Amino acid sequence: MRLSTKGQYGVLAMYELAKRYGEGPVSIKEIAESQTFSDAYLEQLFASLKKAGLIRSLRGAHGGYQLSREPSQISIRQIIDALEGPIEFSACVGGPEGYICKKSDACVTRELWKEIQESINAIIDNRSLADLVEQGRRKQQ
Amino acid sequence: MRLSTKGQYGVLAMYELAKRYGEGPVSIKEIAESQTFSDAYLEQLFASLKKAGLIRSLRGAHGGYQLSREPSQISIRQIIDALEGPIEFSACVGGPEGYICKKSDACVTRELWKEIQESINAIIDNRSLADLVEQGRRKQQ
DNA sequence: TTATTTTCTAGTATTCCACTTGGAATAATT
DNA sequence: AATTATTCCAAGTGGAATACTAGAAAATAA
Repeated sequence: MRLSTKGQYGVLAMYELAKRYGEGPVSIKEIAESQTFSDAYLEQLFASLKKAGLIRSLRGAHGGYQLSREPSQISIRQIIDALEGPIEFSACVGGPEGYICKKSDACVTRELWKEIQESINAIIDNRSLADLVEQGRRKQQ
Repeated sequence: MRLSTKGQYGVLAMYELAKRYGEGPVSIKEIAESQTFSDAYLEQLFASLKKAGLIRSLRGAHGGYQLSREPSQISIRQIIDALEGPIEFSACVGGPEGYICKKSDACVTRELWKEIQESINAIIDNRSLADLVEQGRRKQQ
């Protein structure tokens, strides 16, 4: 029960892009180095992020990636959804009614899982890359 | 990013035991039938739950399982922890410092994941099997 | 033209999930 | 004593997902 590396790496990579927002394109290599993970793997994550419209790319020498809008306009939710698909704490909540709990009396756990999912969403909906950048600055001082 | 069937089935199975609390041992077969999932698989879940001290067993004919204490004294958290190990939204939070985010400036995502995890725990710590049973009764009426 | 970058496609080793199988031990019933 | 119902135990398994790697093609700047 945990976020995969896609989500974890992805948010960190986007944070690095946010820190450099407005400074032109940044190469995958630079991002991968600043967080020490594989650039070939990161490339795949960026493909998903681009498809979701969160980043833009420039090919060729001096090319790279950059956020497609201001850090404050990109939420953690959007990043995770792009990389992992929407978080579903239980198949019950996202899937069809009665998917797992067939004979149970109108599934007593369904609402519980739903409540958890909503509490997660409430947090990641209201947290933007700008918040992370600001937090990073505070930490460095 | 979701609870495995272990957690989902496990909570449902414990709910069935809670409904029958005080009525003597209940067999795996009966529980599995009331929720329509494999009894051989459920057996494994019960082994973990027993090891965690949440249920007691009686072998032989007319044997079975029962909760080892009142439904109100068993939280959803305890059940999930027994079956899946403690929930960790990210390896960052449970694992050693800097596990993933090595070069990052004191990892800005760490606190975010921690916050999410704590909000999940807050919910499942404060929900007991008794709550589920009561909720089930309300639904049936 | 060369170096640097994204882009695309495919492959792969490992781990995890959701079970299944088969049998031994234990206890109640007949 | 035999039968039946149950837990207990250990191992195996097929498929999917994870976390990558490899290699080559296309685009662009210098």
